Amino acid sequence: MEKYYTVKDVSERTGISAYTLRYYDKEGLLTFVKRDASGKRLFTEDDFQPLYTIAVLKRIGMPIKDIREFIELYQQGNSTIHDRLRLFQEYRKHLQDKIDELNEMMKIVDYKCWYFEEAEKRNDIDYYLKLPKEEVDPRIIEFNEKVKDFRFIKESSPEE
Amino acid sequence: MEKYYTVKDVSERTGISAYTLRYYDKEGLLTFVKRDASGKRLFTEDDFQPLYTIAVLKRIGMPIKDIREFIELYQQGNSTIHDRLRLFQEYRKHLQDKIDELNEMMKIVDYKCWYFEEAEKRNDIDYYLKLPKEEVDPRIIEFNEKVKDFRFIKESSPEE
DNA sequence: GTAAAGGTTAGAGTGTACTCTAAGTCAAGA
DNA sequence: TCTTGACTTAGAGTACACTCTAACCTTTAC
Repeated sequence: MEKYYTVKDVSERTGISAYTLRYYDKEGLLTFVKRDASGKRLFTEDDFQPLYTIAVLKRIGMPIKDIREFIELYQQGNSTIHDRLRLFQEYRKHLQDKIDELNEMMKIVDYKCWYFEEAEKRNDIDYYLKLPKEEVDPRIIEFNEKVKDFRFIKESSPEE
Repeated sequence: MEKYYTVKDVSERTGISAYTLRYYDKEGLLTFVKRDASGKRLFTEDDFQPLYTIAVLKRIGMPIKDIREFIELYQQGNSTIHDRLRLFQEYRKHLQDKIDELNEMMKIVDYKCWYFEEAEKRNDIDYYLKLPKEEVDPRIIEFNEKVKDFRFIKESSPEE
């Protein structure tokens, strides 16, 4: 006698709205969910595992169509272990790229914070323009060089 | 005699499409851009600085309405240095949260890769279920515990 | 003078991921 | 029996950030 969960139960436990769960089902992400005679969804304890995986994949920015692909492999069992491993390895790379990118952004934001602190002290946003070249902080010169080369910011796509 | 750049020039230099530049203008992000008598946009060398800032802010996931707010402060000059500093500090925090979150995701993906490697070796996705409890790797037990608690994955919003 | 190559605008269309509404089904309690 | 409430579906609506079209204007080259 297995315990079943309704859409609402699952929604409450996972924080994913009932609307969103049905939408995921419509999109082919919840093909593993059983139904009763009247068509009502019956989630089991085991279903939380793939739901958790969906949540993880969403969180790392994977689009629904890619998640569906993953779930299809999941449905096929042991024969697809290798493919699923490969998919996770691929997404590990995506994730690492994203982390690297955000760390790059952090450097810029850190610079901006520092620069605005300096500007605030002098109450002049362009204070460095009034300094002799030798007295301008090299960070400012370096950043202004970067601004000229937009490739610095545009090279990898924002979301993939 | 200042050198001017057209939308196309700016598009080529920045990698932002001409469509997108006009869209940004429509959304009030390019209020600093001059026009000639016939209404043609005239970008100057100085305009690349705020364009770069827009690119940075976009990259860290700032929505257009927040970027507009920032650009408005930029337009107002020295009097808004403090507000702009505060905005950057706020976004530094957002960015750090995002990096922390992705690092958490990375841990999960690392675990998944490891688990699928183990499963592949044994050609059985549920191999651990057939082991005596003492022989199951503690990482598996720990992860399965986490899966039960979706708060682990849902607590911070995915994009803000 | 006119054609081509750029610019301009308003506004429609796209893609993604929800988010909600409307209409209907079904089971349980008063 | 009837009402309540939770489920179902198809499909409409929303938000965001583009992306493109259509109609029109300007400048330059022949």
